[in-house]
Amino acid sequence: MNYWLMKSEPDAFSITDLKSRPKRSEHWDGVRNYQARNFMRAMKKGDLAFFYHSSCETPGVYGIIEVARAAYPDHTAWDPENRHYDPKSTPERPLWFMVDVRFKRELEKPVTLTAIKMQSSLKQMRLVQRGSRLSVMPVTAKEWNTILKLAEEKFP
DNA sequence: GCCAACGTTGGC
DNA sequence: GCCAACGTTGGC
Repeated sequence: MNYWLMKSEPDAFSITDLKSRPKRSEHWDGVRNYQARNFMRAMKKGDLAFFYHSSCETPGVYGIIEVARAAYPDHTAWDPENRHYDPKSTPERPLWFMVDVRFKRELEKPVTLTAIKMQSSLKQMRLVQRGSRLSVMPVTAKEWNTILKLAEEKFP
């Protein structure tokens, strides 16, 4: 089992949005970065991921989601009306992929980016590496546990 | 809104 | 293959 972190702008799609979906699941479309795509293709059903809210007032980890379906072609790339349309991708030769994710739980207390940066044992986290902008990235088991522990602490 | 950092594009 | 120009991400 592997751990991941997936970013989304909560104005567009938040953990609460996912929670309120009919089956509490949704496809994670729109990834148009090769490295992020490759990470998604490495995901296995049952893997867990942090749901990270980006480009918002308080960026951070807000919840936990599960990979419900392994990577398959992202059909939004074929739709000229879609914001993430990419004519290089076709049904015959899909270039972009997505996974399905399912809501697991919200963190009672989100682990903010600030808190992550303050934690010296998380210095190596990809999320806080200089210039790291990937929307999908792996998380080590140690990092995963550290963040979960931070979420349970009463005071930051 | 600003800007650093990075990825992509396209001319040569 | 090089690299300048441009676009995007995302924190602040």
